Amino acid sequence: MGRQPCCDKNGVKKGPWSSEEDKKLINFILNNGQCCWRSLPKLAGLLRCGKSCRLRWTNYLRPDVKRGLLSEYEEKMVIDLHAQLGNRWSKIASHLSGRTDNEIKNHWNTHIKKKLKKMGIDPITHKPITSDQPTYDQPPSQKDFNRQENENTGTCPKNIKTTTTATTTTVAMPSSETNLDRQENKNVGTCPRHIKTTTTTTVVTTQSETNLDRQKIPLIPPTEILIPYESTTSSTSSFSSQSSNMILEDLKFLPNFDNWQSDFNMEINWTNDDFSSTLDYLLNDDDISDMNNTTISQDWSQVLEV
DNA sequence: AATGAACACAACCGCCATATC
DNA sequence: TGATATGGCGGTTGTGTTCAT
Repeated sequence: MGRQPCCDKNGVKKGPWSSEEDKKLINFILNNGQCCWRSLPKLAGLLRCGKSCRLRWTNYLRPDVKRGLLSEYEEKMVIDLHAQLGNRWSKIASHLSGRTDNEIKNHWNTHIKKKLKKMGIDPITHKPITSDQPTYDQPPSQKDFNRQENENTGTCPKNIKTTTTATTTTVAMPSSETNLDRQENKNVGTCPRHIKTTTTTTVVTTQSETNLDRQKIPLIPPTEILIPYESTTSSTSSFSSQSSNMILEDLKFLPNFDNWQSDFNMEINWTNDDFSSTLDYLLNDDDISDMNNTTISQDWSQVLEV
C-alpha cells in the first residue's frame, strides 16, 4: 500500500500566499503554537496543505527569520560550510542564526555559485577549475534530458533557459555598495536584481543599514498581522475590545522582531512552551505597559508610519 | 511604450527518516 | 515488527520584477 498524500489535494490552494492567509496562519500559531501541521490548515481555516503552511511559517513568517541579502561574513561561512557539508542546506543553515535552508540554497544558486565560478573555483568541489575540465552545476540528470527534450519540442517552461546561462561574468561584489553593484552589473551585463526598490505588497525596504536590501521586512503591516480575535476568545485577546487605531497604538509596544531572540532570551529553535510563554509575555497587559519605556525600533517605527 | 530576456526567490514536489500505533 | 503518519530535506519550478532593446 502506497503512502497517503500529505493532504487532500482537492480544493487545496497553491501558489503565493495572500496577506489574509498569512494573517490566519500567524494568528493560529500565536494562539496555539506549532502543533501538527497536517491538521493545522483545517483548524486555522486555511485551504492549504499542511506542508505548505509549515514551509510558509519556517521560511517566511517566523519572527526570528532574518531577511535580506547575506552579509559577506555569512556568505563566507556558507562557502566554508558548503565545502565541508555539501548541499546539506539545513545543516548549513543551522550555523547561521536566523537564516533558513531555503534562503541559503537560493542564495547559493543565484549568487555564490556564480561568484565562485568567476573566481575560477568549482562550486561543487571548491577546487580551482582547470581549463580542460568541463564544469556542471549538477551532473546531468534524467530531468535535464527531459528538459532538453521539452525545449526542443517547444513545451519547456520559460525559465529553462536560465539553466544554460553560465556565461555570466559577475565578480565578487562589495556587498554594501549598491551603486557599485549597479556599475558592475552594467559592465558585465548582468541584471542588478538586488538594487531594486521593492514595490511588491509583501516587502518593504529601509535604509537602516548600509545595504539597502539588508533590511527587507515582511510587509504584512502589524495592523494586518495581529488581527484581534472576536471578543469571545480568552485572555489572549486583550485587543478585542479595541478599535483598529487603538491596536496600532498597542503595536508600538511590541518588540522589534529583529531582536526577538535577545529581547526574550530565546533559543533559535524554540519549543511550543517557549512560544507560549513568549506569547503570554507579549500579550500580558502588565508586560506591555512595562514595555512603554522601550524604544521602538527604527524598522517598526517606519512600518508603523506607513 | 512595448516586449522579451534575465533574474531572484517563494513555493512546490517527491523522497527519506523517524515516530507512533 | 510492519504499516502508516508526519515532519524534514534537497531539488526544481513558477511567478513577479527589472532591465535592455
